[in-house]
Amino acid sequence: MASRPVSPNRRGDTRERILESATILFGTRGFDAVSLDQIAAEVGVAKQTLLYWFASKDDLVQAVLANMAAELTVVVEAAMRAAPDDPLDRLEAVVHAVFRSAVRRPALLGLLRELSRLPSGATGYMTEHLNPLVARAVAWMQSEMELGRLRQGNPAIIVAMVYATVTGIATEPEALRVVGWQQDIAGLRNLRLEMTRFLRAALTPEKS
Amino acid sequence: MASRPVSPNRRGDTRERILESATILFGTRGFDAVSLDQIAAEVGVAKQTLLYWFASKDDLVQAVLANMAAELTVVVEAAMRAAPDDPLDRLEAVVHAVFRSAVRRPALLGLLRELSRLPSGATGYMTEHLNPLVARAVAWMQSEMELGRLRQGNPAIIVAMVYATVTGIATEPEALRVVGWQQDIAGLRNLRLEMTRFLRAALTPEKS
DNA sequence: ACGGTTCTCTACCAATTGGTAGAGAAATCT
DNA sequence: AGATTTCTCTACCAATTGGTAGAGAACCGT
Repeated sequence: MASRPVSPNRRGDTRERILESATILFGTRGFDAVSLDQIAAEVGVAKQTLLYWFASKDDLVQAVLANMAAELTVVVEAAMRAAPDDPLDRLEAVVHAVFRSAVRRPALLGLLRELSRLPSGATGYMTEHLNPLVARAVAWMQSEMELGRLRQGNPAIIVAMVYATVTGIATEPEALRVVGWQQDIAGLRNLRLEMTRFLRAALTPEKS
Repeated sequence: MASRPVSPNRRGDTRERILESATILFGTRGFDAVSLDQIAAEVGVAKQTLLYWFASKDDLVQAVLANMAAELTVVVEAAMRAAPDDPLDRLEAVVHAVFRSAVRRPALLGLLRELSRLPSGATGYMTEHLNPLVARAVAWMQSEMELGRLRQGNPAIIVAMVYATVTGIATEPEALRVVGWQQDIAGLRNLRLEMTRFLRAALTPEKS
């Protein structure tokens, strides 16, 4: 259609639009399934423009991942800071924040799951990026367990389990539709409440 | 290397070997990321042999999915039948069985997650295949909730949540490695125990 | 021994893949 | 105004994609 932009784009605008489209496409369909041509078409730009901003597809993938890691870190840390002291309330606040982000941009958590399909080199880079966040989460959970404010258990595995639950629910609307869930505002609210109760029950300390 | 089999394959053998390799490759890397050539090379056969047994790549994908659905159904139903009456014990037995299957063939649950990347036509076929299993799980959970033997909640969403937790943990060793988990026999056992405790805590009825 | 079926092969095809070469606008600097 | 940098384009490339055509082994019942 409008193969030629009426007015030239401002500085940096194109790069961000490419990143945004690539994030969505990669996150929903997977890295290998999305071609540069598709991304270029989506952005409304020639393929070479992509390759001007990112030296190769791998470069683009890396940039998208770094972007996602940064965004996720900001969301989690902001929610963590603003949350109340009680660990269950705090966890709920963080899950709520992540969940809201995921609803707004489903591709975010989808990208995270794509990591396991990447050649190990790239994952190494990413884990390095996300490690601080993860390490802090594990340490926090461990200390709360020691205080008896969370159910006892292996904090690392439990962090992974919470992650798996939230990510799985947020990235697999198919699975939810199979059980008859409706993807509307009421359904989303219901889902969030149910997930919160599920995690609360899973992590509430056992009465001794 | 051994480009020509020493002795001709017996009837049906090739087809199964193709299915097996395709299951593993599709499940671990995704449908779009795996080419027919790769599968053929893995099986040790020419590409046309694949296309003799399966009319097209889509056909192969469908066959792999149907195979997986059948296998999963057998595992779940066998575990369900052999399990004790108490719902938490029963859930543990099913999760245990699925988990063991998933450890043996990580691609199984990976395939399930791949469904969300498929054009909606194929997913429709699959949900139809898996629907009986899912519907029974939801109905069972609902009746147990009404008996007060499971924590109250939306049974459909909770089934999805249990699924998300188990699938996420089983298909994302990366996530576990990030939190410092070791993938050995002791680690696996630990993981299974921790997951069981997590789900038990999440589903135990609240003392009223 | 023979004709047909089953099974796998080599050889090829058009379309798509990630990527290169290089030209031409627009904006910015001097 | 002229030069340079920034940005996007068209045109092309070798490699890989899913898929077709058709030949040739091995087995079958007769």
